[in-house]
Amino acid sequence: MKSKFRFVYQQLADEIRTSRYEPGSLLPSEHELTDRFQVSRETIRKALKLLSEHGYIQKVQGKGSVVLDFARLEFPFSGVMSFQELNEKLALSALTDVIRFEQQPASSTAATRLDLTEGDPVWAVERVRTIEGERVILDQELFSVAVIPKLTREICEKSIYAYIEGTLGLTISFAKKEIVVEEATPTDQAHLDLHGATHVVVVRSYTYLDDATLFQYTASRHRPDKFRFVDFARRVLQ
Amino acid sequence: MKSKFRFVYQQLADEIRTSRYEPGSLLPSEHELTDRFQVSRETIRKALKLLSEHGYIQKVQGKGSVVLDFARLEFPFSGVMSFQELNEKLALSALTDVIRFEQQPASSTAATRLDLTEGDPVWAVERVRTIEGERVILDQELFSVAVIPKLTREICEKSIYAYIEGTLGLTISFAKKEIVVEEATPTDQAHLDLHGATHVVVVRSYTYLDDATLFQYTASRHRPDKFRFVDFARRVLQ
DNA sequence: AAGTGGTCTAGACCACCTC
DNA sequence: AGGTGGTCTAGACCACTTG
Repeated sequence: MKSKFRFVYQQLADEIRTSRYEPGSLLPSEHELTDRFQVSRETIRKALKLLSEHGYIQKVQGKGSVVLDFARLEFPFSGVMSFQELNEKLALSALTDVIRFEQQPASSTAATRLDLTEGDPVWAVERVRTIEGERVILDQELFSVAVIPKLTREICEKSIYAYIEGTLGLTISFAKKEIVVEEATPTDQAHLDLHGATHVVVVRSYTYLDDATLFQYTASRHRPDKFRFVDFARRVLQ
Repeated sequence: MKSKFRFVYQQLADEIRTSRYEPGSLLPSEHELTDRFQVSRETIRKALKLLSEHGYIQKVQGKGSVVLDFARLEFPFSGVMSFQELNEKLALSALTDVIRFEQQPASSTAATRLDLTEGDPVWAVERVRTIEGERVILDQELFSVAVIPKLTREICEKSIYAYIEGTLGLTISFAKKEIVVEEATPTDQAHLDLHGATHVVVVRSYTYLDDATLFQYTASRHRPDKFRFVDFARRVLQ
């Protein structure tokens, strides 16, 4: 564990997940936690801030930190989760089929999406995800060659994220996503088991690295009945 | 403005929005901002944390705070936004039609959803949202009478959120949401202009107050082509 | 009045990036 | 080496809730 506040966060998160604190009850006060973990109050507060951002608790001034019902939604916080990670989490039997893999100069739309100049080299990848025997997701992805100089079909068959974070030592940091429903294209119909569905759910995402570099654009096309998105949203006051 | 760090946040956010800082460039260092705003470094850091959580900047250790491309997605952060707020933002001509309004004892499913005991009184409200002449959203809502003792049809026609936050003086704090696609029900078909759409996008949300009280459950049923959801997601490391 | 969280400070040391 | 952000501390005062 790197930092003290992350340790405290982990500890308390585990205790909440394993129901050592009842939903609706209060966590020990910041002062008590200071005693228990032998760290300063600001450090405890950083841990509690994380817990609250991830939907474990809600802080109420003058009262304390209320433990939330963690089970109400399965994944109480949304994140930048790769297909692989999602699979491990759900323990599903999944397969990835690479149906397109090439390097090419960026078209004008591709350049816009990756914040590049037209003609800059990009990787164009299309992958079909088969879950429990059915082809349900079509991922159409663009990667900047400037960020990922080398890429192989084999890497695409496993996990590009694992390659980027493991082998290349880069850190994926955040993503901006948009979710809409669109008519199924002939490509969708060719590569997905749509079972008569006329539309697909499209998740477009722009993924950024640690150093704020935009390196990936993805359109993830889901069969509607196999799509589910969970979000934990704090109110934003302007 | 209440606090110093919120003031600094507002100031910098405004300057980023009005392009006083180029996307990709660096914000002044924390030390320089300390000088400029005459506050401590921790206060500056709280403001920068907010900016980063809202998608304005990305902090890079050893380098600085990189200004992000704010325009890439229209609403770079998701929040708990009411229908009214969304309308004002989009300046759409919208109408609300209350098709159901009653107080009743909670059924067992209603009780589960609002974390109440079966038989506890709840408000059951159904509202149809008409945007630009078309009925595109059906909201099915449950409110706890314990939290909202008085409610009228008139309030439902305007904005329940405005009533709760304005008249009742309560503060809406956060929501847990789930998005799925479901077959259109006869109710959907009766009240929405589906134009042949066979499915609807369903956003289920549990809304909480400031004091961690769960007070609202909503199933918001959207005509697919009029649905759009934008999310800004930081990577969650476990 | 006592306890809780919310804000703010000044100073320290560390890890990382760039020159 | 110097600048940047990341972490941590001890102490202070304020605002809110509860008895």
